[in-house]
Amino acid sequence: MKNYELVLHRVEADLAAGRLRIGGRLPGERTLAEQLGISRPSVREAVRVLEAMGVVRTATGSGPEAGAVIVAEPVSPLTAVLRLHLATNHLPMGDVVQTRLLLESWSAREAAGRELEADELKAAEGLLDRMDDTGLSPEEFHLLDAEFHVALSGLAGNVLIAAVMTSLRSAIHGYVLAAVPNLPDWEAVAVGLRAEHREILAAVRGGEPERAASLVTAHIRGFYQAAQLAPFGGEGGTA
Amino acid sequence: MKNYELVLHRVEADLAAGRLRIGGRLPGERTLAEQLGISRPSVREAVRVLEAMGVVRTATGSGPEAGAVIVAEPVSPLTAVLRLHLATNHLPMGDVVQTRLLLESWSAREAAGRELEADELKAAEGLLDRMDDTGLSPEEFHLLDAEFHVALSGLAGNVLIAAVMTSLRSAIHGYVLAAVPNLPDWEAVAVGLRAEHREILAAVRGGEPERAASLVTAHIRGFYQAAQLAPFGGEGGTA
DNA sequence: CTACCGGTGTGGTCGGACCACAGGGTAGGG
DNA sequence: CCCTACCCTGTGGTCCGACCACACCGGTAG
Repeated sequence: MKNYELVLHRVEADLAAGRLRIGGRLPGERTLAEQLGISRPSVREAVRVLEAMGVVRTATGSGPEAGAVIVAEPVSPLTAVLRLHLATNHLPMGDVVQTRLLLESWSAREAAGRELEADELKAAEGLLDRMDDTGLSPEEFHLLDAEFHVALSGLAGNVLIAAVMTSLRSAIHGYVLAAVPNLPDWEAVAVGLRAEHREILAAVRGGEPERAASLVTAHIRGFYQAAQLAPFGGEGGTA
Repeated sequence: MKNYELVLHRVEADLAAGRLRIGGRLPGERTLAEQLGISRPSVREAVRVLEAMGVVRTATGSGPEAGAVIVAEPVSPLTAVLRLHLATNHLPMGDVVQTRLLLESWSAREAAGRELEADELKAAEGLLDRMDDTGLSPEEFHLLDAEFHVALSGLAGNVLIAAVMTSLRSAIHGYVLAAVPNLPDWEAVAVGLRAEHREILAAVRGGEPERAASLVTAHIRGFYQAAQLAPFGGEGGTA
C-alpha cells in the first residue's frame, strides 16, 4: 500500500460518510500528513490526484476560497483521460465518434419526451442565434456548434451522459477542425448545419422523440461524410 | 502554470508525436526533473497523476519492467472518477444505471449485427457455464454476472464503450449487492437471470439485433424492479 | 473612521538524504 | 569450463526541513 493512497481512501471515506461535502475543505496538507502519519510530499501527491479527478480545487492564500476545496467537476478528468488515451493511439477516434452519436441521439430522444422548462431551451436557442452570424470563422462556429450539442444532451437530464458528451466534444474538437479544409464549400455547409440545428430543436420542443433522434443522427452522419471523416459502421442510434 | 503540468504536457506531446509508445518508458524521475528544470517532487506529482489516469504504471527495481512504463489502461481512471463522484452524491445512481442500460442495449444490438468470431463468444459462454453452479454466493454470482455483461458489450467492438461499461459495472457493484436482501427468493431470481442470459447470447449469436437489445433492456429492468432499486424514468434503449 | 501594513496560515517549490527493491555483472567455487 | 552467490547500480518510495508567493485579517497610525 503506497502512502498517498491512504489520503485517497481517507477522502473517499469522508465523502461517502458525509463528513466532507461540496464546498467543504480538506485539512491543511501539514495537518493531514500528521494525522495519517505520513509526510507532506505524500499528501501532496494524493491531493494532486484528487485535483486531477475533479474532486478538489486548490488555491493559495487564505480565506474561504483558499486551500483544497471539495468540488464536483467530472468533466475535466473525463476529458483529460480521453485526450491522453487518444494520444496513445489505443483509442480509435472512430469509437469516440460512434459513442458521441449514440449518446446524442439518445439525448435528443429523451429530451423530446420530457417536459422542458422554457429557460432550458433558451440557452440552446441563444447559441443558434449566435451561429447565424456569417462572419464567424470555422473555429468559432464549431465551438458554438459543440456548445449547442452539449446543451442539447443536457436537456435529457442525465448528468453523467451530459458530462461524457462534453468530454467527447472536447476530444473531437481538434479532429473536426482539421477536417474543415476537406469541405468543398464551408459556407454552404454552415447554412445546412444551421437549418438542421433549428429543425432538431423544433423536434425536441415539439415532443417528437423519434424524429429528434433521427434528425440528430442524420445531422452528425451527414457532416462526417461531407468532411470525409471517420467511416464508422455502427448504428449509433435507432436505425 | 504549475510546474508539474510541464511534465504532463511534455508526456502528452511525446505521446502524440510518437516519441513515446505503449511499452516504452519515461525517463527517470531525476532525469526528467533536470531536463525540465524542476525538482523531483514536482515530477513525482505529475507521474502520480499519469498513473491515476492509467497512462503509466510504475514499479521499483531495475530491468525492463521497472520505472514508469507507458500503458493504456482507461478503465481504472474511469472507475475511480465514477466512484469518487458517486461518493459526493452529486452523481445520481439512477443516472449511472440509465447510462448502463443505454450502453448495454446498444452493444447487444451492435454485436448481433456483426460477424463474430467463435472464440469471442466462447468467453461469454464460459462465464454462463460457471454461473450455473448453484453453490455460488450472491456476490460471486454477481461478479460473474457483471463480467458477462462486460464481455457482451465488448462484442460490439467499441473499446470506449466497453471501457465505460466496465467502469459502470464496478461502480454499480456494491449498490446492487446491497439490494439482494430485497429479493424475496434469491435462488428463483438466479434461475431467471441464467435463462435470460442464455436467451440474450442466443439472440446475439443468431444475428437478431432488435431482439438482443430488447432482451437486454428487459433483463436489466426486470432485475432492478425485482430488487426495488432505482426507479428510472428514462428509456435507455429503443422502446 | 479610514487607510495602511505587518502577522499568519495556505499551497508551491526545492534540495538533499535515505530506504527497499530488482536486475545484471562479477568473482568465486565446483 | 560452468554454475552459483554476491555486490554494484539504478529505479521508484519516502521523508525532512526550508523558503517562497499569496491572500486574508487584525492591529495600528493617521
